[in-house]
Amino acid sequence: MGDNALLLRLGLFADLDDEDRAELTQLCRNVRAIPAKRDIESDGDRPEQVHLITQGWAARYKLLPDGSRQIMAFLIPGDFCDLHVAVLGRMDHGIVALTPCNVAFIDSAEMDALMSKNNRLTRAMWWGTLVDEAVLRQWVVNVGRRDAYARIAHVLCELHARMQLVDLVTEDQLALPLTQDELADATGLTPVHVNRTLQRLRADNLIEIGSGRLNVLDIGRLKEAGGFDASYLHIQRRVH
Amino acid sequence: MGDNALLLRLGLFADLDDEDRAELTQLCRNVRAIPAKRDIESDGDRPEQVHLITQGWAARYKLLPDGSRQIMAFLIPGDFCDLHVAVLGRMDHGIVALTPCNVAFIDSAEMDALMSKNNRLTRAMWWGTLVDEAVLRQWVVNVGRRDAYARIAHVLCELHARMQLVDLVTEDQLALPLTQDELADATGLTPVHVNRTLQRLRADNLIEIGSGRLNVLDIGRLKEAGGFDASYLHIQRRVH
DNA sequence: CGACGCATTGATTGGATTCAACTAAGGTGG
DNA sequence: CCACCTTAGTTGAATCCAATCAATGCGTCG
Repeated sequence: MGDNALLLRLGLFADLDDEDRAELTQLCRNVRAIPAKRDIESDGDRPEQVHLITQGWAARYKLLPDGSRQIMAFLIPGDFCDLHVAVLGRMDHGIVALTPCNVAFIDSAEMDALMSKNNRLTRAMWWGTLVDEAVLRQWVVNVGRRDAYARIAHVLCELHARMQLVDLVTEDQLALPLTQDELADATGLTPVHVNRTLQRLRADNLIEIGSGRLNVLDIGRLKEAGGFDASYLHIQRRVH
Repeated sequence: MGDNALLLRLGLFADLDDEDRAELTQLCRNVRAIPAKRDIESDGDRPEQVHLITQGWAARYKLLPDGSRQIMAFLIPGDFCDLHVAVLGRMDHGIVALTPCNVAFIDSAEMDALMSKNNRLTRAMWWGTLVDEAVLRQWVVNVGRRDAYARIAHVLCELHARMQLVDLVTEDQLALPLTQDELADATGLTPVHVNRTLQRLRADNLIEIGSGRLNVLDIGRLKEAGGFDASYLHIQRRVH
């Protein structure tokens, strides 16, 4: 597996040649293991390096004064944590490992050098962050206008689709190492209500979920329940 | 006023020289008037041009199957509608003029040319879209974890801060041409509840609001009420 | 003047939260 | 190997914030 996920993901947008692949592989040579529950980056940090998830799950989050937490994105293999930080300078949110993770540490200078010499990869990486932004817009819709049932269905559809893109779904089954607390923080609900809502989704034979796995029994009806339309993920190939 | 707003906004991030300013002014020479309630871009469009608000207010929005609407961003003078569309190809949401607007239409080719020859402006424009993304993350927090009172206070703080950046605030007063319906669609509430909540904000002497204007009576307490911290707007100058 | 958009108010309903207890599973150490 | 502890998941009852339904006020514009 390793950094394949990045190649898979960027390959969805651009036709990468062997040289591109070699450069990306070279870029990700410095990988560190991060234990679960550890911050990969904390709110306010001024990181000197760009971080990329190569294995495991992480989450962007923000803590509120009252102690509650809002998760704003789930990060899976192939996702950058902070491609933007070279421009913005400081993190305005935290990123925490939800499972033990492998994270590639990439020197900003090396990233800058790559970006100024390889236009195709630059565009492909910007495509990635622009898709992240599109996902974020969907999350606003999700927490703003959908009820608990549709909200959870939508998140599960998104994760199913994104995991599929990096080849981590087999027969509509995937590893889903999220606790109900984490799902609650992502959907703006309470853990108790997430629990009851998951039970309804199970009772309606849309999913099997538990012990770190998700089995989507009827992806069509799950999408319908969540009002999910994958087009916002922009997965058509555009650069050749 | 004209396209000053763009110069003001990008000038917050980068020290622009006269040539930069001239190029931006040249870029925005083609301005069209858009009447209120008209889509500037519709969901699914494949625009050939980049659009920039030079006057008036607009909103990014998404319609749901049940007819409800979620607004995901307010656009004010100096904001790009779709800097990303050259990469993503198609709009995954709509943009509607909330007031009569002046919109600069910029040929994608011209934008590409500028971006490949002027690094400082390129970084400044990416900074703009990355800040938009940071704002979006705050909106997820807003609708996900804040109650109606804090939610509306936060949105008003954001608009106050952003309008200040483009010099459209005088003594904590600004034009705020939003209906309560539009505020409701932005905050994930109902118009009725927005109305009652605005009355509480008025009764607490935090704001005066009505007839298209907002007067912030106590910005400190309003920020406190909304849990607002402006650092996510990344307004420190970084490029020289 | 009548019609329309927008703001306001009241009464009622309901989805989700809160608080609390309890079960199940997994890991650790004596 | 079992006692103990922790973490995650489940269930129930009461409460509450916001939604819903409905009506009214009010200013503006054709």
